[in-house]
Amino acid sequence: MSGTRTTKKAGRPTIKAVAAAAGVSTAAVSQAFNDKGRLAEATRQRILEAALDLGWSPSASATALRSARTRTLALVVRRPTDVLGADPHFSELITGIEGELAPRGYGLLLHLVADVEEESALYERLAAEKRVDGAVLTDARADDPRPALLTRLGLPAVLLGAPTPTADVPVVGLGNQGAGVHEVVDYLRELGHTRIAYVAGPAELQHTRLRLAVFEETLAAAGLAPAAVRHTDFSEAAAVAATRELLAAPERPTALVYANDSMAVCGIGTAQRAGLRVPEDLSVVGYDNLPLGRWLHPRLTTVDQQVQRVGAAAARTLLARCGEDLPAARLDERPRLVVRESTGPAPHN
Amino acid sequence: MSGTRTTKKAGRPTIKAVAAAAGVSTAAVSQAFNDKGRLAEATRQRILEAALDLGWSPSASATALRSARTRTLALVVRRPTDVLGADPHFSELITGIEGELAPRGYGLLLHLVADVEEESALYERLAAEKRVDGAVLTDARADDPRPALLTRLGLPAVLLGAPTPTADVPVVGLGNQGAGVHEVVDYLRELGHTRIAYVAGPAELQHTRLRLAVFEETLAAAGLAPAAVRHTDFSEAAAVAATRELLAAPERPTALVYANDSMAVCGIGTAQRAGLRVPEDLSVVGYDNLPLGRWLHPRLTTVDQQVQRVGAAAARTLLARCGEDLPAARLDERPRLVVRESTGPAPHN
DNA sequence: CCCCGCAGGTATATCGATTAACCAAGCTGG
DNA sequence: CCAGCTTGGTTAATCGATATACCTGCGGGG
Repeated sequence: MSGTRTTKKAGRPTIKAVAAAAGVSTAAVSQAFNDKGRLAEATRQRILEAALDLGWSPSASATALRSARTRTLALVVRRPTDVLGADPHFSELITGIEGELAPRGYGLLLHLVADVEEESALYERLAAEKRVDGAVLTDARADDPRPALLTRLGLPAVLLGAPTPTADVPVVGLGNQGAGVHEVVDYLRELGHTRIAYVAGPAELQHTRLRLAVFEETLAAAGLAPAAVRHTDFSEAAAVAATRELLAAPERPTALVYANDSMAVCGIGTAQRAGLRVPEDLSVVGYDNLPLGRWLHPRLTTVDQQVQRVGAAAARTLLARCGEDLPAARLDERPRLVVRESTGPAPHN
Repeated sequence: MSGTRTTKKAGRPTIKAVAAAAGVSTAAVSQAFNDKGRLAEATRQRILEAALDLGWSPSASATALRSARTRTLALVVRRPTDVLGADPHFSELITGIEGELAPRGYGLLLHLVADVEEESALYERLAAEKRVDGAVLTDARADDPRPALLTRLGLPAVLLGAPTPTADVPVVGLGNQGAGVHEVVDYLRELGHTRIAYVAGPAELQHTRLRLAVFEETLAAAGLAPAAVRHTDFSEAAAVAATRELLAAPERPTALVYANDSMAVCGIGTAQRAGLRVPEDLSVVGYDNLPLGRWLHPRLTTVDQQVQRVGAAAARTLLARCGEDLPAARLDERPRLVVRESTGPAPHN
């Protein structure tokens, strides 16, 4: 019974296997991997080699248990019935985030939820189970309950949106979205447009309010008023309905500004279907600069807000809050207007 | 020093806190949560209540360490330079997967990689660190190295693609993609088209070959040959270039079939830009049924392969392989043709 | 010559949950 | 009247990695 117990377990190697292979204790292996303690250089090398050819890396769960850090961040995406607004935006965002996480060995835990209640319940669970070190909050709302919730849960977070007084959590990027809208309005004015309408997102979203305010202010500064404003839920149906209404008005707008590219595409289709030429009879502007916009006919004029960069900045900020030390990201780029073919001089009445 | 040590730790409650609150041992708490052991009903209730108002859930890392199961699956997305093909497809897929994971308390770890080497290295790391219980492999390739790799790593996996002889891992869905292409060709034939061209994806992708084969066979069965076939990397640029070439041919095709909707949209734009009317002069068919296709002008005729359902089926299969017991998903739906406005009778020469 | 200090490690408790083994009453049947 | 079963729990070992405290030679200064 006390014989040689070389019984190989089925699973992957553990720190013990590496220690045995290198002829040291498990503590030494740990020290070799974390550059702590005092090990002779030769020993360290021997250990690293042993680990390498056993294909060993420290178990994530064991390390997480011991250190109370999971090296995982959460991204929760609210996915409404209709995906029109959210999708491409999130792909870009995720790309930006992942670009910062991957090189540091962090993972991104992605969840989809239907509504805010579900989202809150999810954060409660993630915090209780200690499944993640932090979370990226998207789509800042007016009176957003999430920062307070996450603070109460003790879960580090960043919020994508414009800075507000009640900064429970750091806010990243999207700060000067107004700038994009401002440029759009100025550009349309230069083209001679005076009847400009805005197809906005849901009123409860922070950026909706922000951009709308800038839209109205910029027009006001030019002595104009919006031809009309329609709120939507970012759905295709709402975009089409809003467009139809706007085009049916007695004093038809000559330019339509949309809160995102997807809706703008719907808008162009709707206008064309109604027999209008874009941009000869109607100018259309989107927001987001989706790749697709470049290949439509006409190509979509839009605002590039570089979501990917915002995602990267958010990730860095969050990582910093999670104890990683890295140079803080400055996000100085402003959204910029991308003029293409869907906009042109205002038609002569 | 031996006084009352009621020192509350800063962090979230542990199983000890719950045990203390309920006046039992930690073992009892565990049993109450897992319906094991033999506890009096009253005790069980008392424990659950205590846990509830302390807001306690078992720590994911501790449970993972003990049980060697993380309740997390990996999805690795290869994101080439240009996102045209991949994006919306993956959003749908993720939605389908998440729909199965969420109710079972599983999480989805999302990673983006640049190429196959990076992808393989990532699987090695995920396996070594025991960070996930399994992985969903997308974009089956000819001679795909990943199934063998994952098998070697002992990581359960499912592959999205068509069944092949070397089934190292189970294969889910997308099996009868050919069916969609078959319908497309038949439909175009009925409209009188005889010069039909195909804009395919990268040749190394399994579904590219599969669909292309069906395309050619179906045409052959009707006594026809493809007007032309172009391979692309799913990028916008390649789609546009391929379209231009095809339209410049001496015997111009009257119908263009694309391997995905994004390319089809580029195709329509390119054709219109070349002065062709869609569908009067040229019929265009996509593949995927993206939401956007419905709102273009003209609305895109396409093939709906219900990626979301495939994602759900993949998740169920993978969960089953990870030890969850759930009824196996039957995936009986075939891709179906969605006829809209981008296709019409062949023009008279 | 003896003790100090340091280089180079090792032994062990710990993170939080689970579980196999065990134990104390209470009851029953022979 | 007590062996033996059942009920309702508890104790302690364990998962894998890490950190603290500790140990063991060996060289050198006093």
